[in-house]
Amino acid sequence: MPELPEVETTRRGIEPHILNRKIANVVLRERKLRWPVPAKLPANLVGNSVQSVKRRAKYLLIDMGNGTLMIHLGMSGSLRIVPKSALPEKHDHADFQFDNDKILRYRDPRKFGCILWIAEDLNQHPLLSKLGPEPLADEFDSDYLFALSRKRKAPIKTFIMDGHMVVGVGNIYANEALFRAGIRPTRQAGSLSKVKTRLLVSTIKKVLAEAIQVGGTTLRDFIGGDGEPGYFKQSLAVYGRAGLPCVKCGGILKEIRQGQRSTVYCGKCQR
DNA sequence: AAATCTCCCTGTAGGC
DNA sequence: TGCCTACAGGGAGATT
Repeated sequence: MPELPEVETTRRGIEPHILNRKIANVVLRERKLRWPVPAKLPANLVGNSVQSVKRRAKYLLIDMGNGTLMIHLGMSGSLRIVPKSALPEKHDHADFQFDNDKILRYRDPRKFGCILWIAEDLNQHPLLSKLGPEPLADEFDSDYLFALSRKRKAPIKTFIMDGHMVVGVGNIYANEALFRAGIRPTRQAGSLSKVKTRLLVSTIKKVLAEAIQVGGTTLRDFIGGDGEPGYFKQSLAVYGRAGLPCVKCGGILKEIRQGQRSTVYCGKCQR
């Protein structure tokens, strides 16, 4: 599923194909996503050129000059560049056809993603205005997280997955970062020492940066690729490994549920 | 304010 | 083999 590294990989993959390119046509086959795709979207887009391709949290932000095309991949979405001749398949909900005979094609089987148009100031938009800092930005440091977490009783895993605190830390990377940092996911956020907080912050950054690096490998054959991350799976130490031995101590990994999400951890290595 | 719950959706896996 | 059900999950919005 697309986590922050996959969204960033997607951004880097599509940017060279669409930057400064003019949109010639837009086809919407399914408008019922997380929120309805605006019917006026084609009118906003056709004839305009892509000014920039950015990312905020897991939102892709395509600046069209007269507004911004905002796309979220949900948990099953993908964006790919395909030739104009490529026939749409099941779940290919939207095509953005460019003047170079390439199509930016959106697919999302579970329809948890969204395609929206933002005409006003991006920073004022309700989906973006309350987001925490980017995990890889300097702004996200141990002083910030330590101050924010004081007196907070929520489990640390839930806390770092909350987009108000820091964006882009999904279930997979929250599990992995907490394992690598040796922190039990159920611990109250406010109970972490300054030292542990520093370790957690640096570990989150490291895990995400590593995953983006691996995504970069996928990037090269992005056009022909199937859109699946694949590569980082082999470096997962806990996610999806419940009941299997811990890679550090050999103990059996436990699985619990926190906030409707599965958590896997080592009861011995994570305290 | 903070914490928790609900819901959107379909492919996949497991049971029989 | 095929049908049926449970489940996964990002994250906004509602509820406690």
